[in-house]
Amino acid sequence: MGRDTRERIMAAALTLFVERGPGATPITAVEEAAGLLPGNGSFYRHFANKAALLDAVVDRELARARKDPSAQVSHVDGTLAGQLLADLDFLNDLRSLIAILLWERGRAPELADRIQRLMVDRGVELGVADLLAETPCPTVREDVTAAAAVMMSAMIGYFLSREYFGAPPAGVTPERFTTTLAGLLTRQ
Amino acid sequence: MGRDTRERIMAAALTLFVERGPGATPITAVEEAAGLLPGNGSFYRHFANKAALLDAVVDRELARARKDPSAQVSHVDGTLAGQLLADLDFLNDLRSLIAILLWERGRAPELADRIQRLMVDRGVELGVADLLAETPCPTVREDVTAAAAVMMSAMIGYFLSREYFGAPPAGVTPERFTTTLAGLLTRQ
DNA sequence: GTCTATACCTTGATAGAC
DNA sequence: GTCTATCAAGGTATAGAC
Repeated sequence: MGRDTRERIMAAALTLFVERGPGATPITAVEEAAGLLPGNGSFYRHFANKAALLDAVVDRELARARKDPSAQVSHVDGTLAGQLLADLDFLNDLRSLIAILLWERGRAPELADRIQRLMVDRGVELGVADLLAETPCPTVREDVTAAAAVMMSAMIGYFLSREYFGAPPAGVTPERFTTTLAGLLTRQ
Repeated sequence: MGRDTRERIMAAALTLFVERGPGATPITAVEEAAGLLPGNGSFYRHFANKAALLDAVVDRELARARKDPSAQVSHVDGTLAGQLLADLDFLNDLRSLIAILLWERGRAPELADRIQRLMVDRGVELGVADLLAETPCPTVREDVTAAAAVMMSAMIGYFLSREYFGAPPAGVTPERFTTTLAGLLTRQ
């Protein structure tokens, strides 16, 4: 195994950081998962320390999430429900970053800011536009920003419930969920 | 400091476990916060090890959350919006448990189950009842379970955004949020 | 019940041979 | 660029004096 060791280290680290968290991932485990003998510090020929590795992994994921348009365009059929399904895909695309953020919360306020901007703020912003593109119901018209916040919160809550509380609320599928949410926002 | 050392240890541990997570909390830090000299193992006269301490802390919090009715009754004025505000209080009452669950995710599937039942399932169940008590809108009547899941997800998403992504979505206050959510569910 | 002292292990990190 | 060897630091846990 030759030149791409740095890449193998980052790939191995991403998996381990998402699953156990950076704090619970010894460098030796990263070395082993990257095909190096553990405990011999070959890692340090590629990164200064664990913090530098974490930075590199997060930066790369942020760059990927920002430019990869795959999630945003799938499923979109012009309806709000279709848009919401696509948004769930986008959240899924941020899975790794969200997982790492939740491990590092309190320790990495700057990472929280970056994800907040990428996910929540951007989501509410786009949500407002999406809502105004439809014929919104009276409640939405009364306070479009609050309606977009409700929409975004519901999406995030649904995603996180599936991800961290073991199951989607009441076993409701993504299709049922997005259909009902879109109905509430547009059929009043 | 005499007989209540066990209590002081548990109180100190709860704070530290919530803030840094059990894995990042050395026993020495718990001893220090409980008023013992750190590193001398006085802790072990009271608990077998850190896992036993974590179990005791979680069990006590679960018991408290289940029986403490304080959160559930405040704010309730007969409207759905009022009920939702009270539900936000209940989520706030689960803050510590949620924080610990997020630190221990993957390691404590049984804890995830217990919180899932206490929070999500119970929330959807009560939510269905709340929705049927009102005159629900057509979208809600079409799929009450999905509507309750949307309601619950929105609440959880709003709470977690405030707690872990730094701010509520778009800076929307609890009052605006619950008013809009209730309006969407009942005014169609 | 708390303290002193200590043994052991895991992890982070470096020096230097190959 | 990887391996051998090695250390220092931090954390868990125990024995035994007080």
